[in-house]
Amino acid sequence: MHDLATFRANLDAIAARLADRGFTLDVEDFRQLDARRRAALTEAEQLKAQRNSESQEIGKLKKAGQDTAGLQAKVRAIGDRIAALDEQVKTIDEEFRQHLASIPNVPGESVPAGRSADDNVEIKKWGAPREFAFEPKAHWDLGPRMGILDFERAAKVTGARFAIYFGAGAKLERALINFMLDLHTREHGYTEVLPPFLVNSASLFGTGQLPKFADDLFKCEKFDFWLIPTAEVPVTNIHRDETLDGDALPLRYCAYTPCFRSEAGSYGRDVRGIIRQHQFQKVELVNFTRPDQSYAELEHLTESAEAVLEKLGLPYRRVVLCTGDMGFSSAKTYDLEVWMPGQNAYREISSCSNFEAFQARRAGIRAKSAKGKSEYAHTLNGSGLAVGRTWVAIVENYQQADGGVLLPEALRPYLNAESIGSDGQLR
RNA sequence: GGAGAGGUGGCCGAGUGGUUGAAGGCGCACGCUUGGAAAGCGUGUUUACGGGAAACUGUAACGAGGGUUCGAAUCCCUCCCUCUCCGCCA
Repeated sequence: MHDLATFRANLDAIAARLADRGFTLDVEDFRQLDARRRAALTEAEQLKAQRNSESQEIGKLKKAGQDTAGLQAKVRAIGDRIAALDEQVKTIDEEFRQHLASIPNVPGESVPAGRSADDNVEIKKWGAPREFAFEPKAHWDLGPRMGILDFERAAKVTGARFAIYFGAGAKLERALINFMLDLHTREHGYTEVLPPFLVNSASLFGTGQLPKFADDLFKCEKFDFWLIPTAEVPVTNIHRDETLDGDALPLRYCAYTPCFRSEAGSYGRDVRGIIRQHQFQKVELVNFTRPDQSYAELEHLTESAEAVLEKLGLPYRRVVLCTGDMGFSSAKTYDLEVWMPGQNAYREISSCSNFEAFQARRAGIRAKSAKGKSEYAHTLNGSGLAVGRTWVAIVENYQQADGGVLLPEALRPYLNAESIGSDGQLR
C-alpha cells in the first residue's frame, strides 16, 4: 500500500517508475478520484462540526429548562444529510482504498529496468559446478532409487505435488532445518520464532497476498483461516499495528515452517521432483528496520542466506531482479540460485526482498526513536533457505558414482554420519 | 462445547446519555526551585485524515462493526479477543 501524501506529491514520477515494471497507472483517474474524495470529506466534516456545536447547545438549553424541539428538528435534518454524505465518502473511500491497494510497490533506485526474468542481472557467482566423471542424475531418480523419497504413495495419500520422505531422506530434511536455524541464531543475530501455520485474512492483507492473490492460497472452509504460503506472513504480522522502539532496530527473526501454495497457474511447470510442491518446508528470515537501515539490512539478510549455501559447499549465483520480474510488494529483490547438476541449471533457492514501507503501511507497523517522530518501519524477508530445494541441491551435487550421496562436512554432526548409501542407509 | 467475568490513553484506573479526547495516579519531557540531588511547584505529554506558510484549526477513534438519539465511552444487537470454572483432549 502506498502512502497517499507521497503518492499525490510525486504522482507523475511514480507512474513513470511503475511503468518500468509493466504497471500502467491511470494518473487522471487517480487525480479525479482524489478530488472527489476530498470534496465529500470536507463537506461531511463541516456538517459534523455544525451538528456537534448545536447538539451541545441543546444540552445547555435543556438544562436551562427551555424548549428545544425546533432546534432538535433542525439538527436531525443535518444528521440526515450527514448520513447520506457519509455513505458517499465511504463508497469513494472504499473505491480509493481498493485502487491504492492494487498498485504494486515502486522499485528502488538501484533496481535495473527490464521486462522479464531474462533482464535480471547477475551480480555475484560463488563456487564452481563440480566436474562429474559420470552422468549426474536428477533427484527424482536418485531419491526414489535410494528409497528415501516417494511420490506415488504421496499421490495416493494426498495428491499430485506432494512427497513423502523416508529414513535418511526425512532426517536430511530435519538436519537442514536445524543447521539453518542454528547458523542464523548463532552467527547472524536472529531470534528463532515458531509461529502459527494458519493465519487470518487481515494478516494476509498486511503482507500483500490479499486481496489480489487469493487463488495462490489454501483456505479453510469453515474459518477465516488460511494455510500460510510462507512464514513471512505470520512473522511479519507479529508486529502488525504496533509501534516498535526505533533504537532497538533492526529486529531479526528466523522461523521454520511448512509452506502451502496452490500453485495455480503453474500447471506443467516443474512437475518432476520436489522443486514445486503444494507443501514445502522453509526457514525464513524476517527483519524490521528503520527507513535509514533497510538497504544495508537487505545486504546482511542476503549474505545470511548465502552463508548457508557456502557452508554447505553449494555453488550459487546472486541476481538482482529487474523491475518487470519483482514481486508485487517488493522494492528490491535479490534471488539466490543454486546449481542443480541433475537439471544442468541454476535454480532459485532463496528470494530476499526489501519492501520498504509498503507492507508496514498495510500492516500498521511503525517505528519511533527516543528523539524522533513516529514513522513507518521498513520490512524485509528472505528464504534462508527453502529446505526442500536445499535437499535437492545436496543430493544432486554430492551424488556419487555408486548412487549414494556424500554429506557436506557442516551437516555431518547433525546426521551423525558421513554419507547416505545407495541403499538409503546413513553411514 | 457449557457457565460466568471483562476489554478505556505509554501503564494503572475513574467514568452508565450532554462543554469527557476522556478525572485521578504512575511514567516521561521541559521549566522553576537547589551548591548539587531528592522532594516540591508549574507546563506539557495519542494517532489518523482534512485546511493552513505557520501559529493554529476541523473531523474521527474508549476491542471491531452496526443500531437508537438532537447528542453515545456510557443504551441495544452482532462479532473478535482475554480471564475463571466445568467438559474434552495432543
